Parts: sequence; structure tokens; C-alpha cells
Amino acid sequence: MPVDDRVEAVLELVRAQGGRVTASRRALLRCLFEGPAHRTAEELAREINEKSPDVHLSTVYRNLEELERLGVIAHSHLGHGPATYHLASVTHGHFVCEACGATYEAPDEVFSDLADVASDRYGFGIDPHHFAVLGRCAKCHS
Amino acid sequence: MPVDDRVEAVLELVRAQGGRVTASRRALLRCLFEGPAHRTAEELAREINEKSPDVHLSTVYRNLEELERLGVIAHSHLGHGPATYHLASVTHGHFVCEACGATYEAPDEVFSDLADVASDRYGFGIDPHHFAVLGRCAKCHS
DNA sequence: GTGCTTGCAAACGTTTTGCAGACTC
DNA sequence: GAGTCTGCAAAACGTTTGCAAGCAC
Repeated sequence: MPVDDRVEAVLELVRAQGGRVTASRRALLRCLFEGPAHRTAEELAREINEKSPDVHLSTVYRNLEELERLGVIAHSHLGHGPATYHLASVTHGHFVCEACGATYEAPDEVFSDLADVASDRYGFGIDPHHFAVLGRCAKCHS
Repeated sequence: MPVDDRVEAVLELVRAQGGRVTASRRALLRCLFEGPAHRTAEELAREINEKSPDVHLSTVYRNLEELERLGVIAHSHLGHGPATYHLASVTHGHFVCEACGATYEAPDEVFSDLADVASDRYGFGIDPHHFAVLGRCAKCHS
């Protein structure tokens, strides 16, 4: 599906929930659907501002929150620093090097053993997407 | 070994590294050795201030940083919010419920399968102590 | 006395919020 | 016109830093 159609489909969902369709929401959605995953609110705002200079960072935060509530996007914490946002359809876990910041995306099956152990021992259901697993990459191996 | 002796032993280490033995460092160490693990800088400062009202929060941060450099303590991030500090001798991983905040401490063997997979697939050495694994506890199971 | 350490205040980076005006429906 | 959304400024949060005075050695 072309980007524009996907954007409009989400805006329709927003409207169905009683929300309004605004220029800043359209700009944010276009940005999310067009660009790479894992961008911070600030990065998204900067990109939006290239074409729509009046969209304020706080508006971006509020709209990200709204889109997250609707299940369209999710955010992850890849270590210290700002959260990153990505489409909910492309979730996966992360390994992030504490030394150089290198990031590896890992499919859920990588976490299935840990999920089993956590469940068996603690009745705990892990969410491997929200927070990254920190450590050292091969290059920075301490 | 009694708390006082352990405190003095660390202070000796501090002195050996060219650091000075001060009242605020002694108070922080006593606090760390006496109380529960996983306290935030603010909590530690509050406890210290009950007996030593003049120790400033920024001093606590600076001394925590120093003690971490010496390997006496370590900090963990258990989700959003402030970091928690604990003695380096009692490291373990954590599972933290995103809904209710319940925290489970897990020995390193719980993470050995994940460590193997991360190493095999990405040459990545995980550090399961620094950041908690988020998810849902049995009670909050979504 | 050298120089590490402290208290304080102020800054930092990220995110949230209060408000009055602007917009969508 | 009702009610949502926006820009802006300001606050909130956890943490760090600059500085001059104070203390350990």
C-alpha cells in the first residue's frame, strides 16, 4: 500500500476514536511511514520541520502518545538517552553495545528460551521489545 | 564482617587510590552496607540526611560515581525512573513488571541461554545486570 | 599548603503540562 | 458552537557541572 494511503487509513482510525485530523498528525504519520525505524521525538520533529516549520516538539510528543495508545506505533529504550519510536508492525528485540552504541535487531525467537525460563520460574511474561538488552558487541568485547 | 569494618575497608581502598576519607563518604558507605539493595540516589541521600543533614544530593551522586569506579557498587535501571544502586557483590538480573512495578531478582543462570544465542548469532556479550527485563508479572498478566 | 571534596546554584537533556488561541467537525 | 488540538513557555524529572570555600593529608 502506498504511504499516503496508509497515512490516511490511520487518520481515519484517529477520527473514529473522536480525534481530529490535523496537519501535524498527517506530517508525523508520513514521516513515520517514510523514514527509518527507531527515531527519537526530536529527530522526527526536525524532519517534520523541514516541510512544516511550525509543528512544535511538544505537539510531536503528544501525537506520538496518541498514536501509541491507538497501537499504531511503539517506543523502545535503547540504553541511556531518548526513547525511539517505530511502527508497531515491526517489533523486535534489541542488543545495544554499552561501549559503542552498536545496535542489533533480534527476532522474538532469540528470546524464547528466556521467555520460558522467566515464565516457569516467576510466572513472568517478558516483553523483549520495550527495553534493549545491553552488553558488549564483538568489537568492544571487554 | 561487621558493617563498620567493611566501611573502613572500602575507605582504605579509597585512600589507596588517592581519595580522601570524608564524613559524607563514610555515611554513604554505612548506608549502603546497612540497608536494602536497589535504592535510588535520592533515597540514599534522604537516609543519610537523617543523621547528617548537610550531605547534599550532588555529593551523593559524586560519591556513588566514585564507588562505582572502584567496583564497590553498581547501578541498574529497573524501567523508567531513577537508577538504583547496590553493592557489586550482589549482582543479578531483574524482571520488572511494567504494570505494577513488581521486581524479581534472577541469578545469572537464568540468562545463560540468551547469552549463548546472543553470542552465537551476533558475537554479542550480554550484561543482564545493567538494564532490567521488562514485562508482566503473573498478577498483571495482560 | 596542595589539591581533593563539598555545598550550593545553576545547567543539562528529555519529557510533560498549563494555558489561551486556533482549528476540526 | 462544542470540544479537540496547537504553539509557546514553563515546569518537571533525574542527573551533571562550575565555582568558591572547606577539609584531608
